[in-house]
Amino acid sequence: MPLKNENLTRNQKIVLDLLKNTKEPLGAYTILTNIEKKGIKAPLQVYRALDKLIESGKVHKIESKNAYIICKNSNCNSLKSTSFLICEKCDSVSEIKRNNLKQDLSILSEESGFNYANHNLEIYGLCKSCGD
Amino acid sequence: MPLKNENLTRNQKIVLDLLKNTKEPLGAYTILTNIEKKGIKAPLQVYRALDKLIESGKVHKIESKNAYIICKNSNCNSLKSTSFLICEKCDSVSEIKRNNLKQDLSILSEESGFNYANHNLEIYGLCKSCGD
DNA sequence: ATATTACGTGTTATAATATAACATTTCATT
DNA sequence: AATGAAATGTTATATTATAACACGTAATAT
Repeated sequence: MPLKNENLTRNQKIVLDLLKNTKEPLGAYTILTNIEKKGIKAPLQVYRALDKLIESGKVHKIESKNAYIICKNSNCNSLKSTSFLICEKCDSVSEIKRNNLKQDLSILSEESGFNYANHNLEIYGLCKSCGD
Repeated sequence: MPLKNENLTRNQKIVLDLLKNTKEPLGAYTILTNIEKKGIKAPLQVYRALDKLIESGKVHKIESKNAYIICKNSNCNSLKSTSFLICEKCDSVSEIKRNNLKQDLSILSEESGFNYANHNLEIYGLCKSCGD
């Protein structure tokens, strides 16, 4: 049951607001540094807010970077799954939106007798701007 | 230039031997604990061995678990890319071997004007044994 | 053969990422 | 107002990973 924005708590809003205004993924301690002026003092406050935002699909974690980014898909169909294109040159990240990706990966899994639940896909390369 | 086994150094062999005999992915500090009796005393010795083993494709890192596992594909075509099926029940991990996966992901990337280089794919679910 | 170069090692310290534990506060709902 | 569920504030600590530097070893190029 994805939360609506109105249901966000103070700390969650602060963290989400910061991520809204940032293109690159941010580490938890970078987030902390950037919101200390708003009264957030401890890492745990950041991690707790991130946990909730991730649960509700508003934020995703990029595992290979230990960094967090806002979800731009208004109706992100995958709360637990993530699919990213990560530019190795400019560090920009975009989400793959193709909605049959989960299905494709599910089929791929079945080929090995594996029952798909969710996934993390992190593709590295050059984005449109950097790849020219 | 993938190293042959004969070229491995003492510490690399010790780490690789441990991973050879382990089904589940192991964290660096778990590895350390298990090879202290062989004279390895510091985390850095483990991380340095892992770095080299990863470079040569003998070991992969599972990013979402901060854990390391041996590569069973004798001719692992992807040194920098990884594709795993991870069982949420028994923690077993198997590599996806389908050799056109890189190509499929490359095509998928191109759809967004993104120039594919490599990827991490971590699929969670239930393995054959656990899924029944 | 020996000076050089490159790489691996051992060691200590520290950085970066993340969670445990517990007392307190907020806030919606009885 | 009383209750209960969840968020907060705070301190401490766990977990994962790297920096820095001195030393050793082995291949090789002059």
